[in-house]
Amino acid sequence: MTVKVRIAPSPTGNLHVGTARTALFNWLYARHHGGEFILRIEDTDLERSKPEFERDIIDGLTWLGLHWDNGVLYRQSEHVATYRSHLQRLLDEGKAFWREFTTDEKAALAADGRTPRDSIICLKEPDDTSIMFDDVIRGRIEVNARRDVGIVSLAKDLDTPLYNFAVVIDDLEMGITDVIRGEDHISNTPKQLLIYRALGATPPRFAHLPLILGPDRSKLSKRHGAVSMTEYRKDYLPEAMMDFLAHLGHTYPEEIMTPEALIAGFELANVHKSGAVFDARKLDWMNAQYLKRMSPSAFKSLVGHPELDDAAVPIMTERLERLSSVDTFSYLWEEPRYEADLLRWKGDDRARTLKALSEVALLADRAALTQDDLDMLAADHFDGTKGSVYWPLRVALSGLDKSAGPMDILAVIGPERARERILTAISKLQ
RNA sequence: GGCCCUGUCGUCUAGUCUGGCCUAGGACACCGGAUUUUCAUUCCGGUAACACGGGUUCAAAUCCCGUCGGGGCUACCA
Repeated sequence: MTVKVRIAPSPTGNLHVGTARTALFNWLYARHHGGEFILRIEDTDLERSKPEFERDIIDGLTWLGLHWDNGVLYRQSEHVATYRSHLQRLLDEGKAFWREFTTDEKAALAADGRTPRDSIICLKEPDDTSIMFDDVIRGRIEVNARRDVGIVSLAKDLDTPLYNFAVVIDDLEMGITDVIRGEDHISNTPKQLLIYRALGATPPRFAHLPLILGPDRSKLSKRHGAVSMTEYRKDYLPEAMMDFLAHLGHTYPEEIMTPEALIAGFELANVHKSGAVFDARKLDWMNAQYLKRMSPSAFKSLVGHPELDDAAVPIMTERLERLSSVDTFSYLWEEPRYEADLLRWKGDDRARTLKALSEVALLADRAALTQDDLDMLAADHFDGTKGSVYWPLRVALSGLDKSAGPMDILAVIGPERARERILTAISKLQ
C-alpha cells in the first residue's frame, strides 16, 4: 500500500513552527516513500477559525517549499454531511449516545464564561480493557480504556463534530496510512483508537514526533518569542529553515543538506524520542551558510538591490546572518552619514587624518587606487601605520566604525563615487 | 494529583538495539590564536556531557532494578 500522510492544522492562528516541522516530517516521509502528502484544514471550531489564518498557513507552507498533493483544499467544515452520517450510524447502533450534562457541569462551564448546552454526543463508556498501539517512534504504548480514557466526546451535535471524531473520520475517508504528529497527541491516540473500534475500522500507523522546545525546555510557545513562520520569513531563507527544522529531532549525517538529500535520508527510525530546543543561533549560522552559497544575481535580487556590482555580494554574505539586517550595508548603495571624528584613527588628530585623506585623494585623481598605493603612502608618510591611511579612507567610504575594507567598497561603488566620498570626508574635517 | 512520554557537552546530536574499537565523536555557541586598517570570512587550538544509586559482567554511555529530573495531556479547543 502506498503511503498517504497529511498535515492537519487548524486555522486558529498563524503557522506555528511546530506545525511547520510536523508538516515537513510528513512531507519528507511521503516524498521518501513516493507517497502522497495532504493538507487538511481542521476548522471544526467555527468560532476560532479565521480565513486569514488559513491564508497564513498556506503561504507559510508554500514558502517552505512543502507542496501538498491535493490541489483543492480539504476543509472539515465542508464535510459535515459525512460526519453526520457516521455519527447517526454510531447513535443508531447504540455505540454512541447523547450525554446529558449535570447542573454542576453546566454551572462550571457558565462560570468559565461559556454557554453550556444540555447534551453532547459521546462514545459509550469503554470496558475495562487495555488499549494499545505500536508507535513507530516510541514502541508500544498501552493504557486502560475505562480508567485512563473514559468517555470520549464526539460532537456537540449532529452537525458539529469535535476534534477527535473529525480526525478519525477524515483519516479514514482519505485513506491516511500514517499519522505523523506531535507528541502532544499521544494521549489523544487511545481516544481515537476507541472511535476506530466503534466504527469497526482499521486504524492507521501512528508516529509521534518529539516536541520543539523553548529555552526552558517547555513546549515552544508565544511566551518564548517568535513562533509563527511569518516572523521568520523576513530573516531566513526557506531552504535554511527547512534544513534546520529537519535536523530538529532527526539524525542526519551532514549539517547542510539539500531537500533531495533530506528526503533520501529521512527515516522514522532516525527520529528521536525526546524534545529538541529551538536554537535560533544555529538557525542563524545555517542561514549564513546558505547565503554564502547563493549566486550573486539571486542574492542581489533577494535583498532588493539588483543594480549592485557583483563585488558587493561577498561583502554582504560574509557578514549577513539575518536578512532583515541587510541595511547595515546601505553604504554600498547610498551616501553614508557620519560624524567627522569617526574618521580619526586611534590617537591620530584631525590634521594627520586630513593629510592622509588628502594624499589619498591626490592618488585617486591620478589613477585607480590600489592597495600598493595605500601601503606605500603609509610607509612613506605615516611611519608605517597603515591604520592612519586605511581607517579614514574606510570610514569615508562606509561611514561606519565596522565595515568591509576600503578596497572592497571601492570595487562596488567605483572610483567616481569613491572620490566624492573622500572629498566629502575632507570637507567634514576642515 | 492522575495517565503517558522522555533523560549523552549550554544547544542540536553520534554512539545504546547487536556490551569491549568511547581516555565519549561532530556541529552551533563560547574562549584563545593566526591572517589583519575596523568588522567579518577563513584556518588552527581549547573549555564542556554519559542525571544519580545499586546490580550483572573480565569489561557498561550501552543490559537489569530503583531513585531523581524534564515534558505532554488531563475541554462542550485543536
